[in-house]
Amino acid sequence: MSISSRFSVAIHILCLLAVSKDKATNTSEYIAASVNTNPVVIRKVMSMLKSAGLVHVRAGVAGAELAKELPNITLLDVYKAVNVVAENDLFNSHEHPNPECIVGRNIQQSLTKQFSAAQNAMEQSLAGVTLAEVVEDILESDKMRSLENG
Amino acid sequence: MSISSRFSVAIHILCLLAVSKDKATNTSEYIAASVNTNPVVIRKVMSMLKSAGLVHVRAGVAGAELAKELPNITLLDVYKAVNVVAENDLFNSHEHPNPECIVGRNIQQSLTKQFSAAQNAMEQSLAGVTLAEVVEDILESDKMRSLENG
DNA sequence: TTACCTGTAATCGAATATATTACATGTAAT
DNA sequence: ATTACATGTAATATATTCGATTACAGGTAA
Repeated sequence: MSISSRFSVAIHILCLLAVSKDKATNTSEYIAASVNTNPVVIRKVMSMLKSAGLVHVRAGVAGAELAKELPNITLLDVYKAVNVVAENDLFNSHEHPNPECIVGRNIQQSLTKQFSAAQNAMEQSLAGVTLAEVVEDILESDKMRSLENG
Repeated sequence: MSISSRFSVAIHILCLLAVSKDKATNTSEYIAASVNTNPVVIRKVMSMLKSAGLVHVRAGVAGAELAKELPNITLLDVYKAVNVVAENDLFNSHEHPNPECIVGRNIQQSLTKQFSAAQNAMEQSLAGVTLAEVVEDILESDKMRSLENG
């Protein structure tokens, strides 16, 4: 299976907070309408983003806002905030291979090493992208769209 | 969720074929005992490895053997053979964001780009490792184990 | 023909993801 | 203080997926 869409939802939320700057209108319901999901899903993700120090939200008061500047938030920050993949857990190894077999009793060590390296490569790719770039992409993409449609 | 253990099982199988060279003993039942799973799981994975040209197996005849030399099989080859992650499908994006919203109608394009880059980074990491290295790790690891236990 | 293997479809139970309901709690304005 | 409305969160429902398993068809060699 693939990595939970909670990650893409979180990115969406943060981009929306950056673009739609009127704090009070950014309620979970408003954001849910943009993402196309249930407001509770938004609140849950928002809660994780808050714990990670990426947004400011207060119980009872409408809206949320970014806690950092866009260039200072990487996709890796968001990924870790929403906890979609635990450490060394992108790849699932089969459990309890046979210790009577030379392969069985030694393979996990090697697999762990290689899987960890691969997961790290993926995460470092995310670390190289900031939300500023994603928002730029979005604005640029919309500009193109406008031109195409006259 | 994480990537199916079918991948680690496939690596286990191939290493076992390399180490246990008596072809006739490498039945699905024997391999299953080393991996600690059901023989049908082994046959299914073996079938995928066969389709990818990594092993030779024949219906009705006991055993299997490698179709290539260890240094010529990368972890990426195995990963693709067992089809654990489809192209551009490591990350799951939320579907149908609101086209009325500037973020909603443009974010998928950017997400696809970044997710694809991250997935590619992970896969290229796997491409840099061959089964020869994994088997070396296993043999080396077992040697250490022997020394420790006198 | 027998014994034993691989190939594969079908099914089961456990685990997980997302959506949703329900409600407790917090805040600000009147 | 009360009202209106927001967030916080537990609990549940439904759909999907994974690995294990059963059952059986088909192949091969002695």
